This record gives sequence, structure tokens and C-alpha cells, in this order.
Amino acid sequence: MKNLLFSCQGDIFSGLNDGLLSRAEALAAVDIGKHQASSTPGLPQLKHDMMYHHSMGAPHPGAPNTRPHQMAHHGMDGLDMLDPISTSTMTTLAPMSDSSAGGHGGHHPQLHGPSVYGPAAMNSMMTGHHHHHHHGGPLSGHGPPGHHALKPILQAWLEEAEAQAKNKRRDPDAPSVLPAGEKKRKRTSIAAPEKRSLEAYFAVQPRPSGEKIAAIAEKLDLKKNVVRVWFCNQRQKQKRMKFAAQH
DNA sequence: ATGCATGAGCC
DNA sequence: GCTCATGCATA
Repeated sequence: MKNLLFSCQGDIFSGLNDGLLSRAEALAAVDIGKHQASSTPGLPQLKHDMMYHHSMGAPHPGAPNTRPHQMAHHGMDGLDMLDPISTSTMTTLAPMSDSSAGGHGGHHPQLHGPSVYGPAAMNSMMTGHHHHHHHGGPLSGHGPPGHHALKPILQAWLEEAEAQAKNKRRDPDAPSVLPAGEKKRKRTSIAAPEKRSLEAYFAVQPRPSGEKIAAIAEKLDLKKNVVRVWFCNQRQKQKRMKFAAQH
């Protein structure tokens, strides 16, 4: 196997048992310093990939991590459009609220009108409140002829708009149909446990070497570059806080 | 407002 | 690969 720690700071983690770190994190830190643990935890990363340079297709080079796309559905899938919506629970119909602020790449993907009204839509509006109250005569002479026939169509259209506005919320892992050359920067969200481990490492060694960063990255199942950047940003943050604290 | 990413300039 | 400044996506 690879022989980590050939440097002079191999046992910096051994002596940490002061009140700075909790025991679990300290042990985790020590574990990096000793050897690579074979038991990797779950899949903590919430992101998929970081390269959006219009030429991918090959998996991450040098990263043997198998990361299935996991995401949190809270009740609706992107494929579920059969939703028994009650009559207008949402008032502001904004079916195109995609990436909002700062979006200078204004491209609105597939947004097709309600071509077919499913039975659910019709049913929901029928059971909602159907009022064919006034009937009058065919020649009573009020309202345009056939406008009451348009009302269900409009309502169905609204409900279709709602449904599509909802299933428009597809996961960020979905195959995006971006125009060629359009890159959206992605933020890797580091989960809380991993973040706490990183903070534990940082507390004992704010400037780890490349090998150490690689070891930490492997143990936490994060990309090495993510860990490296995290340490850089953490140093920046610490400087800022120090600067803000003296005024 | 916070936190991850990127790029310039440097060593 | 680091700092520093800034951009930009989230919460």
C-alpha cells in the first residue's frame, strides 16, 4: 500500500486530546495520521461532479469513488405530474422561476403548453366547484355565446400550468440541456459531519501537505481539490474573523 | 450573508 | 500550491 507520512509531522494528530476537539473527531484525525482506514462511511457528498467544461463523458480521473446520484425528494418527483391539486392553492403562478438572480444566461428550456388535459385535471376542477347556475334561455341576450365553455378550459390550463411549474423543479443531476459553451458554476455542499472533521483537522494543522489533504479527502470521500480549497477558504475565513475581532 | 470556486500573482 | 480578491450558488 501507499506509505503515508514520511514527513516530519506524521504524529501531530497523536498528541491531540486537549479540549479542543471532541473525541470522535480527534480519533478520526488520528486515524488519518496513522493509516488509511478501510471502512469508508456513506456517501456524504451532495453534488455530482465539478467539471462543466463542455467535454465530459469520462468519469473522474483518479477518483475511484462510486457516487450514485442521491438527492432529497420532498414529496414530488420530476416525473410525477399526476397531482391531485385542490382548486388553486397557489396564487402566484410563476411557472418559469428557474435560476433567478444573476442569471445572465437566460434560456428557458422546455415549456410546452397544456396540449392534453388529463382526466385528473378535469376531475379536480369538476369536483372543485362546478356552478352551472344561471342558464337562462339560448336567446336571453347576456354573455357571449360559449364563454362558459371556455371557463373549464381556462381553469384546466391554469392547473396544467401549476403542474408543470411543479415538475419543472428537476434535480440538479438531471441531464441539463444547456446551450453549448454555457457553464453553470456548481457549489459542492460539504455535509455537516465531514465539515466537522475538516474543522478538527484544521484545528490541529491549518496547512496540511498535499499528501495529507489527499488522505483526508479519501477518508471523507471528498475530492482532493474540494478539501484543498476548503482549507484555503478556511484560512481566509480565519483571517477575516481575526481582523473583524480587533475592532 | 455565507461558503465553495476561480483566477491572478507569486514562490 | 499558497494567498488574496472576487465571483457566484445556496440558505
